[in-house]
Amino acid sequence: MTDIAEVSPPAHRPARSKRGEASRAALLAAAARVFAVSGYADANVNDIVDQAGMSVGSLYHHFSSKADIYIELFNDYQSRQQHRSARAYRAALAAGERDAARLFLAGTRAYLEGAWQDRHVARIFMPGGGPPGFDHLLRQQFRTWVANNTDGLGGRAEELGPTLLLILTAVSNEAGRDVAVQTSKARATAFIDEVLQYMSQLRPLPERQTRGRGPSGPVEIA
Amino acid sequence: MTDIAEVSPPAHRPARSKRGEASRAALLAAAARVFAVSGYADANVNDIVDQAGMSVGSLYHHFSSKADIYIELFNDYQSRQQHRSARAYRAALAAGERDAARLFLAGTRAYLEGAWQDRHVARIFMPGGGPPGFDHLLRQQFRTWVANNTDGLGGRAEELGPTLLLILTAVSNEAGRDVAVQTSKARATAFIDEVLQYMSQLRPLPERQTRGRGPSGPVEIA
DNA sequence: GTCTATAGTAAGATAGAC
DNA sequence: GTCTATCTTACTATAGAC
Repeated sequence: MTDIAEVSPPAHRPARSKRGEASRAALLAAAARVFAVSGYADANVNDIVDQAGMSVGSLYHHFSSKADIYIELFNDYQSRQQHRSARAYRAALAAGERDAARLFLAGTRAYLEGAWQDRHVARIFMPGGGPPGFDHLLRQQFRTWVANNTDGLGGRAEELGPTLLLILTAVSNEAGRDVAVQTSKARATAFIDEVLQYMSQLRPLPERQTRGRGPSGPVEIA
Repeated sequence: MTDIAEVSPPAHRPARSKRGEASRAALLAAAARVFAVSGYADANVNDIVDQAGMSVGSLYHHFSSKADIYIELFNDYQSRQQHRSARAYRAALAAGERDAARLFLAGTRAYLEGAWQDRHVARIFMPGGGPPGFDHLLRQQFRTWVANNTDGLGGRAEELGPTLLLILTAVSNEAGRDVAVQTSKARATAFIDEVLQYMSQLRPLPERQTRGRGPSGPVEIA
């Protein structure tokens, strides 16, 4: 079983021929379909190459392993999500929004709406659905996303404290998962609104408070 | 690849000999060690039987598949966790606590402290670490746990609303994961305290509120 | 009923011709 | 770049001793 750690890094995109590029794309598309119906573990490479109308050898010419294809699909998706969030964050900033908590929510909304738009591919990456070690990678990526989404240039995320960061990450991640399996855009939107309202209830704890209720007045996230 | 759906149900514990029981226990213990270091997918049955000082055939006499062993370990752990939570819930009730939110938190605290006590085995069940389909099972089990922990007899969980239930589930699950990898009991306890405080910030939304901030006054969870 | 030794099978990965 | 044939690994199943 190929492990995530053994999968080649982002790869500085070696020059590829037109035909090669087309084959590669066909394989990725076929893999996305197969992973979607079977899940990673039960998907087999023969199904993928059959659907792509190609051969195993060709697949292993373009990718180093089954896990590699999966990671490639994930990186594409994650990259789109990062861009969507960052764009929304900058748009809110340009519109005059300065409240850090609301900026965060703007980015999160874009993320969750993106999960709906890309729901067919997003469903593939649900936790437990990837190769060994993938969940850890997903977790790290998500942490990075939350950090970026906390401040356009990253850096103020630490002010949230690691525990709140963890919680926001967990909620965003789980919500993204659930968005992708909603049955209509209306439902997805309503769900997203609700989740964002809950997230807005979460405020950093005052320093060294070890007992008792949270603060009664609003405190900004960052 | 054996799928979760194909794994035998809880099994009404057929009578077993002393020797058989010992073998079974040795295999389970060995499996726990192997799963802990390799993860489910990378663990192989030969490592398990080697560590148990037994043979493959013996393993398949006691268990129907590699997945079956994993599920068995999980059921043991989950069962202990359920009992710990329920006990804490009842203890708080007996102590006169009537606030549903604080009863929930009492059960959750017991769950998280249990995750610390059983951390070596708990680490095995982190999402992504199980057989295909396991994550879905874990999710369902967790939902059941939250529901049970919301009311000793189950039933009032629905009042929280599905979205808050989802969020509390996600946070409990992720927190349990993180508790199990803390490096000292002090850190684990501090982390648990902090998580519970954040959870206590979450309150059900007023009906049909689709915009704006959450309620300013405290509203009980159930 | 329990265990050892061995064979079967499925699927990811590779070699080398074209 | 692509393909066919082959290899390897590891889960699973079974025959037969005790």
